Amino acid sequence: MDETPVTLADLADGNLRRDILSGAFKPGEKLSIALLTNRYAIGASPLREALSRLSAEHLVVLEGKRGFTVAPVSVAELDDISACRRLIETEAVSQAVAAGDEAWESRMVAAFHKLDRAEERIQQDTGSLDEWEQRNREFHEAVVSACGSPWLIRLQKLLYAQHERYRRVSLTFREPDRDLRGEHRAIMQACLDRDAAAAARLSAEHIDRTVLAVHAVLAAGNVPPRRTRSSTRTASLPNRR
Amino acid sequence: MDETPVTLADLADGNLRRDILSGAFKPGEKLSIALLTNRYAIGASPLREALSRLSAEHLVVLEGKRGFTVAPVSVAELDDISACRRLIETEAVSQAVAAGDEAWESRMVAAFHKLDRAEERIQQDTGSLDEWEQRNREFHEAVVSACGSPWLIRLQKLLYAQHERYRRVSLTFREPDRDLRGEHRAIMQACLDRDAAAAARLSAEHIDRTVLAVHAVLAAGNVPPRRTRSSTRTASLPNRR
DNA sequence: AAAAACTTTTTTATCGATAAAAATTCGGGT
DNA sequence: ACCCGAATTTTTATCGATAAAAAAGTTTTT
Repeated sequence: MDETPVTLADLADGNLRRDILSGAFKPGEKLSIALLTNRYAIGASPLREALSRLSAEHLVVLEGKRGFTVAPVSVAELDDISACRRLIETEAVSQAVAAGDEAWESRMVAAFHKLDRAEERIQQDTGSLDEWEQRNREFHEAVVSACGSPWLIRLQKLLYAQHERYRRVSLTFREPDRDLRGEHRAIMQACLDRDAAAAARLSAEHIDRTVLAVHAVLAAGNVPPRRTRSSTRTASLPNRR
Repeated sequence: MDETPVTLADLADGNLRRDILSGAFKPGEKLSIALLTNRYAIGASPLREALSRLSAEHLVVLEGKRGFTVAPVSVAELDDISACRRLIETEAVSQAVAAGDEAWESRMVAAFHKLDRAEERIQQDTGSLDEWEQRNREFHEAVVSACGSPWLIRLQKLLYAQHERYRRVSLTFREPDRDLRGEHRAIMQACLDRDAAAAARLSAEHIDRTVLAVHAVLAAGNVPPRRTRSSTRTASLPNRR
């Protein structure tokens, strides 16, 4: 019934989003239209449109007559985003627990299962990180999906994306001493038990643990260069052609 | 020295934002590129870019190959937005009270004064509503400005804009039995007294009162006759196909 | 007269070209 | 050698044109 007309700008949006979140484009990096056009084989107009959307989501920044750049990262902003995500997501989880029906439960269980399998494969070094990231996102979206508030969901997605970027910028490896599977399972279980307080608390702790891990990596010297006026040397490798 | 290069897309953004928030463009109304180009005397490309940004903020919606429309309104979404704004703004106010310095206090006092004067003029029927709206926005932004969290501020702006649109769509007249000046003064006073709990509570109540008022208007029949701006189609009905 | 199929009109999405602005290079003067 | 400023290159922002899709209108068929 409902067609899905996909436009070139949508494609560009998807590509850019993926490459920014995955860290293929580094924070602060210049996003030159000319380069992007032959990287994606998409014209300048759709690209500009996609970049405009992303700039409203603060994944890229658009400066006056100076073009687009990937939004910079900083420890301070990591803390800021994390605090906001905690605020939004604990509220959303609580409401979801209160309002969720059976369909929600099964969505959650299904998403958890797929994520759990990906975790498994990662631990055996036979899985892709991209896949894990996608399923992790889907799990967290499933959990809050029953909160009944489109805006909470929208904000959750927004902040999750920002958070994911930080995670992937710094976490190319896995932390060995962390039981992610257990954390996810616990969140789901609290939801199934309809224990809103526990679900919210576990979610908050889950976020906090991630923040600590990323924090450690960021603080340990490997801080990407902060954007300053015109000092944006392309220290990264767009690696095209 | 930071220059401020203003681009045509920025101009279009500003114009569109103003006209959507003020209700000159009605919810659900089609935003045809051709019409907009000679309304603002701005080319199609900058317009498209501005509309893309606004669609990321959910002030306009972009459907597949069907063009842009002003985002629709509904009572359900009003409640949703209001709840989110309450969540964000109470948190931001609390943090601002905890972290605000003297400069913050004076920003707030100054903004309150300007708003209060506008209130005064409105009550005497010698003031413009646009001016009042701007100063109201500036006051609320001043209150949260010291919260120390750029993302909380960003979210506050986002939700405030949505809320403003609802207010202006339905509130062409003033509610006589409401002491807005007193409410604003009370919020500011609680902030100056460094009473975070009271400031948060008063802000929440402030939002809730607004919601009730808008709710009443929205529920009692549809959108009241706004200023004549080539009202093309039915504005408030969720029209499909 | 209603439905279906075709045609015309309108409008969107996109491209290619271009003017303007910023970054870069280059060259003389101190 | 170094700094300042003019000329050059690069890149951005924008326009005008165009192909394609949707909407509106028209005709034909039942």
